[in-house]
Amino acid sequence: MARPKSEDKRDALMAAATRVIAAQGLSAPTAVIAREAGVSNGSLFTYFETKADLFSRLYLELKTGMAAAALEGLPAEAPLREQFSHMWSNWMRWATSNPGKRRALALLGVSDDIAQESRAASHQAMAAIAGMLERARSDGPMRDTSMEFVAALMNALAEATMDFMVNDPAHADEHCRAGFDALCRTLGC
Amino acid sequence: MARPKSEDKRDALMAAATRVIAAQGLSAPTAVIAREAGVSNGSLFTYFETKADLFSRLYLELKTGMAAAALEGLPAEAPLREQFSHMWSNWMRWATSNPGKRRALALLGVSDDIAQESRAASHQAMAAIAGMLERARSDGPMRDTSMEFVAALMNALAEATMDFMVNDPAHADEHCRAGFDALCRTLGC
Amino acid sequence: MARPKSEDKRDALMAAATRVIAAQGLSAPTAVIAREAGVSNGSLFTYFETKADLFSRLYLELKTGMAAAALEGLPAEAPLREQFSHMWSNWMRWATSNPGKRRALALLGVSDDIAQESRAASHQAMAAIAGMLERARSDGPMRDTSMEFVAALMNALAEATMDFMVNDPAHADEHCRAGFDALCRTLGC
Amino acid sequence: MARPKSEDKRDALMAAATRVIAAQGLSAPTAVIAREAGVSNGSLFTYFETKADLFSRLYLELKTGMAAAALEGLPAEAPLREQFSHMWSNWMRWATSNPGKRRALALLGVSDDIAQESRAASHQAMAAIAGMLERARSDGPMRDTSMEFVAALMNALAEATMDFMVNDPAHADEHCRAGFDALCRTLGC
DNA sequence: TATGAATGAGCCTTCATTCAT
DNA sequence: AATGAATGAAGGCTCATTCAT
Repeated sequence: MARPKSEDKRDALMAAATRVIAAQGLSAPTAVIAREAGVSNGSLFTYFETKADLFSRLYLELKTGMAAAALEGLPAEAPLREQFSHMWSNWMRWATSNPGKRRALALLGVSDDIAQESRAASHQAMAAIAGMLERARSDGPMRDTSMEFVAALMNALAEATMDFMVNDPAHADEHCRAGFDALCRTLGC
Repeated sequence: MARPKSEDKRDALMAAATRVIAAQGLSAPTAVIAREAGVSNGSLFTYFETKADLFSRLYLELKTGMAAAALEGLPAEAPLREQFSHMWSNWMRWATSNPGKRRALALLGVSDDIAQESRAASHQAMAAIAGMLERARSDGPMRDTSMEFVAALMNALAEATMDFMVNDPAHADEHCRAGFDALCRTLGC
Repeated sequence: MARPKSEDKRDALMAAATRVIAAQGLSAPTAVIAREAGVSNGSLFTYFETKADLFSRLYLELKTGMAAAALEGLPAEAPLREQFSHMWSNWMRWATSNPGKRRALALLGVSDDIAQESRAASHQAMAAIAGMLERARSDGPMRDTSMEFVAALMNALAEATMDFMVNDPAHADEHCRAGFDALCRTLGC
Repeated sequence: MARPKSEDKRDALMAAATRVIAAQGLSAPTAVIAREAGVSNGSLFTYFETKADLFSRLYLELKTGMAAAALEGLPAEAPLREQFSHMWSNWMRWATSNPGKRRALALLGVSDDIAQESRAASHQAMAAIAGMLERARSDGPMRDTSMEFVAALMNALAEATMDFMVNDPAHADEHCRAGFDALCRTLGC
């Protein structure tokens, strides 16, 4: 029944793509990604139809992984602010522990050839976080502002905070806290 | 001692690059930029040594222009909060009036081949704004946080706000105000 | 001593190759031919050593089939001209009923990778027709011209006639007759 | 005013393509054609937009050249049969003197990517020959058959004759005459 | 200085064939 | 024998940059 498509190889390609994109940007040759994954260049195309397909799926996987990391061990019974704090810590830890994934994700996010499908699915991956945010928003100074906009503001603050944590690791904790405080002031929580 | 190269053509190339980058991304061929500028492809390289050089200088020019727009007509004697509000309005107006410049600037900002020099100079262009911010920061809840970080947070909020103003022009004013309010809450002004 | 490989699959591959070549030309991928035959791409190579081998054998089979169709029900006792007429009708009917086979055969005929062996054998398949032709030639105005050349002329007229019958089916019968008359005038029969 | 596009190079590419196609078929790499023309592979694409474009133009040029050769020095005042004989001789001489062009033309003729435009123009190139043929047809046994079909028959006979002249040069003259006689019998001239 | 042709490295993708299962 | 994943050599075309005019 022939060799089945190897989940390992697929994962290796995804991981290689993450590393290579982080290092070389979106113009990274598929051949380099394949080599980095220990696979022939032709094989890349048995796992992904096109380079854009690989990128779309990678985008979704990275985003999903990020969201999952942020939600890990969330204290569901605790007060909202504490939940937020926990999520924020997780999120920032993921970013600092996975700078390559973060950089790749940022580049992929502005790429033209991420399938609309993947973008949509990535929003779903963030749904739980959005839920928490919604509870905070509806009760504070942004109650008249659309959820999407509030989510975008949170994202923006998070990204800026990550940048500083990564680039100035000595003060990572301070930046993490300062970013969170800014978020709370923004939301009024 | 007139300079030998035509200032006009240089400007045309810059403007063309802005438009083409906004439309096609950073991988836009130099030949297309040249054609859009009404100039031969070869000539592009008498005005800019390399594609990266063109991009670096364009980045700086766009950033400088943006900063200038934000500061235009600033009421130097008014209270800080009013100055901030004025600056924010200018800034957002620039973004909505020049979506192409904004998009090009965003793409250039994440490009690998912007010269360090240009990045540094672009910070200088923002110095006046940073000054205003500094006055607000040193007096509020972020007084123990580094200026750079605070600036990054402001930038992040501004970018997110611009996105929503551009993509949802019907509610541009609301988004503009909501973004500003968020910033003030963040800064405590 | 049954042969291990399935005759059915071999035939399916031949038939699929005919269809695919007719539709896509000689550069049709072996994978497409295999899929069209309902067989895995790897299996194609257990039935045919190489793509060229498949094409060579297909060429011979198509040519043989064409010759057999032309000779079907030949009235062996009738006068030569009548036999010719019968053969010509058969031949033209085969062509119009099997346009795919004809197109594939034409493409294969000009291909570089038909084995010399297959070309030779295909002449044998045409031997009976050549025999009829020889009887006509040796008695008419082309008696001093080589058989091969006369055969080539007949073929040329036949192909041209088929083209018109296929492309202008409304006048197929007229074209068929006109082609035959031209042949007779050429041969003097 | 920059180096102008060189007519020489264009011609060299056409000639190289003719040779390479004759030798390797339509799948000849553009890189080989360029090298054979003494030009970089990139340059090929400044003279021809795509490989198909090169092929289309080459097809037309070869066909036009062939027609011109056939009509060279035609005795306009002589009787029709003599004109035909002259044209036939010219045509056959062109074929035997330019076997590469002939082979390339034959391959291009069955290619999928000859522009419809080129095919149409090639018919125009043959118009004068078609005119002669028309005069013969309307007066003989094929008067009730369409011009297109008669032209196709003539072509078919000519191609078959050329094949034999090229492959059996020792008897080229005999084949040439026999082919012409066959044509005359077909047309009744 | 302006032009645009010339160059050739580089990239994505395809495909015949092989081989592990 | 059957399957289909694995391989890697090609190939058409693009593009930043150079250079002849």
